[in-house]
Amino acid sequence: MSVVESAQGSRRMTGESRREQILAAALAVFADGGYAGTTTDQVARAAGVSQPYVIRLFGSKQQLFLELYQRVSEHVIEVMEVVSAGPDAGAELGTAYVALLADRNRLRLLMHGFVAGSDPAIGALARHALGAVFRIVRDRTGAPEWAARDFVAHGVLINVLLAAGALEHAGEDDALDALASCSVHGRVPSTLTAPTAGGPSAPVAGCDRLSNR
Amino acid sequence: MSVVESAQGSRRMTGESRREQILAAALAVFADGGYAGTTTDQVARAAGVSQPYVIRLFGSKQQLFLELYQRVSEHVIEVMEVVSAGPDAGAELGTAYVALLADRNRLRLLMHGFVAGSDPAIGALARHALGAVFRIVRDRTGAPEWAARDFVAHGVLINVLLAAGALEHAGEDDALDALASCSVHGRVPSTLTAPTAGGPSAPVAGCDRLSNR
DNA sequence: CCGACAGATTATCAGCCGATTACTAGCCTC
DNA sequence: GAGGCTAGTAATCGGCTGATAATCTGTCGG
Repeated sequence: MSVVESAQGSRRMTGESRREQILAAALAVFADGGYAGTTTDQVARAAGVSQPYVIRLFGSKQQLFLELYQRVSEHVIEVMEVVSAGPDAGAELGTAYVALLADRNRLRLLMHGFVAGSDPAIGALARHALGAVFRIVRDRTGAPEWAARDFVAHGVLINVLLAAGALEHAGEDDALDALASCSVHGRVPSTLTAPTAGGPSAPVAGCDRLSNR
Repeated sequence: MSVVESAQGSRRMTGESRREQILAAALAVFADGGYAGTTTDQVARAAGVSQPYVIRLFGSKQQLFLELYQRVSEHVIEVMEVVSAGPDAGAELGTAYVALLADRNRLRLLMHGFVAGSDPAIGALARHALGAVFRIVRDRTGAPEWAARDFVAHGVLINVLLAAGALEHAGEDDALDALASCSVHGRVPSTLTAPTAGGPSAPVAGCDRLSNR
């Protein structure tokens, strides 16, 4: 569970690499739990440092979260931004999103930001990220807005399924399984589709459209 | 902000109606803030009662939230369930969802449950609700699963926009405005689309498909 | 009038959480 | 090898939060 392990035994590390380590640990714990539901001590333990040191390095819990959230959303935006406009842009954006699925925590953290819209600072970052993704999809594909919207909607649905734990809890609800299978079919690495046991992950017929038509 | 007002001045009320009052207040405060980000005292103040009484009536904060969440998700499911199967089912489900949009707090609360998938009790309820909605859409319309998925994805996107506050913060991000306008165009009462000031809520061209094709 | 029960509050607690302070210890330079 | 800077921790604190206990009060049957 700890992010430390393979790092330097335990001794002095440069402040910069500690920051990275703590941010990595924070991504994991904030991805479960969200902002309000996570303590700085959880972050510290996951990173293998003391709780006051987390505060020392980032100033406050909120600043830590905001820096993390900014990094994550920027990463997502950059991954999609490199796609060049053209007739294949839709497919390439789909591929880019699939690449993002390799690290579920990033997308789960994004979702936490979306529903934290009531918090001014977090909400502003989240809205910006959502808008940026839509703009990229719309501009790169040159498709009508409803098509870009459908692309984003599909991505958001997958994010929600990730956040809700639909994949981890496969086999508990037939309809949810069908929705999850239909949504992520062929888009998530197999290690993610069947994480615990080999559930009823049989692909559903008529459910394999890619990105936008 | 208080839910009391038009209720009995302040004096003794039947326990049952107090429960309803508290649940109504809890819906409002949990819709902002989510589960972890909301205190029982906030609920109590919004309901106009003392904090210990909230605990007394519901046992614990978690039980209060779970009862509220169950009610809300059941309401959503019931609203969609009454649609009868047939060729118009898609349009009627769209209308049913629009009716749900009249009370944003319910949908915002639902979203909080989705991202709280790490909490076992809340996550189970949320996953069940999501699965149930998909099943209803799929069975009532008789459409292929990808079409039902698209319907759910569209609804989820609108829920995310609501949760992120995209409508309240219209005018701050062009792309987000376009996405919101394109997604909720004609689906949200005008009082909701332009809540504060008359932002750039001009309808976007080519963006008015209803439900599923 | 009077018990008695249900509605509701005040007072209070134990635990947690974010943050501050003061301190220790490694590493680099001269 | 001393000075000093930076990495890091232990100790601690004030405030908040969920929950409990004790108490008060309105209302209703008899």
